[in-house]
Amino acid sequence: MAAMTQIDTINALRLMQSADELRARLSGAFAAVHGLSVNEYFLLKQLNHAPGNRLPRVELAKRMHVSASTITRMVAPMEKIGLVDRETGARDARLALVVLTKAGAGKLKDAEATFAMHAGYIFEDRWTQSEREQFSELLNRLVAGTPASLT
Amino acid sequence: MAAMTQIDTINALRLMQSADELRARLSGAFAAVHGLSVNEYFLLKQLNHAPGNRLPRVELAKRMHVSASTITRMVAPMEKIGLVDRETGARDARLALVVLTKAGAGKLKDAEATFAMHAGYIFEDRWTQSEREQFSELLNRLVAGTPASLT
DNA sequence: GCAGAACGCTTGCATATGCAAGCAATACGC
DNA sequence: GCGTATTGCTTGCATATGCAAGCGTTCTGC
Repeated sequence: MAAMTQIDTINALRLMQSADELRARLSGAFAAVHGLSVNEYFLLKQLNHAPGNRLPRVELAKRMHVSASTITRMVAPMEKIGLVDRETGARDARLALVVLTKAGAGKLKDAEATFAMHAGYIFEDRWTQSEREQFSELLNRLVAGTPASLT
Repeated sequence: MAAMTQIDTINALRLMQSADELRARLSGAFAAVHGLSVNEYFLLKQLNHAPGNRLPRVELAKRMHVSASTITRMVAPMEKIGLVDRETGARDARLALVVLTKAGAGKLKDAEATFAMHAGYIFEDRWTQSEREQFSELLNRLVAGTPASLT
């Protein structure tokens, strides 16, 4: 048990450090190439993954681990440049759905290519194909079932 | 090759989402129990891991993937409450070393327990011991050799 | 049905962070 | 050695984000 705690601690550390490094790389690339922040990319991706390409703000907040006010403020400029639209909930007038537009889907597609490229850089020459699959399976158990999961 | 890019993309996504979730959990726990932010915890941990328990600000910035000004502003209150000290570089007067104090080391030790606890929660009942070791080995190849690595 | 609780969204304020400019110290080219 | 470039740190300004309060809508207990 003590041994498991020890390795869990190391794994959690390495997990966070790897993610931090990847985020730092992506941050620069997205800003330069697409004028997007990493969080804006994830927001578009959540919408694209959702049924009907739309989600209430509160649901976006939960999935992205940010506050509702952050969503309000992130969405405003994205709406202004046409990446998303606003739509009032049909059954519940409290809901202000964020809807992915054609333009937003196009921007997302471009950004996916950048993401894939940098993901490739990170893992390149470090793992075999079989190890990549092991890693995928292990991580899947951490994120599967959560509403935030994009895969 | 296309298949490898595909799985790399999925792995990068899951990596970032797992880390985000862990960070969100830790953020609340550290704030409530120790009055620390996650980044302050990592700063203390970097100092503790460094030879002589001290590092120049610029080195902390690189390892933590933040700007130098962020380090300046993070360190100020930590110095005020005695977690760290300031020391001018002996051979290079430009350097303003951040030094871990006894109090800082004590606080870090408390925080490590909280970290370990939540790391345990995250992985609990999801992976076998052997899978934990595989995961550790795979992640190690991502972070090993980087100055930021704490393990 | 109605009153109060709960929910979804927005906004004011406080904090956190990056970038660029500025300052002091060191390194480099000659 | 000297002048210039580089480096390390700090600070002003702009942006990003969380929390709490406020407002409108829906749900719940009765």
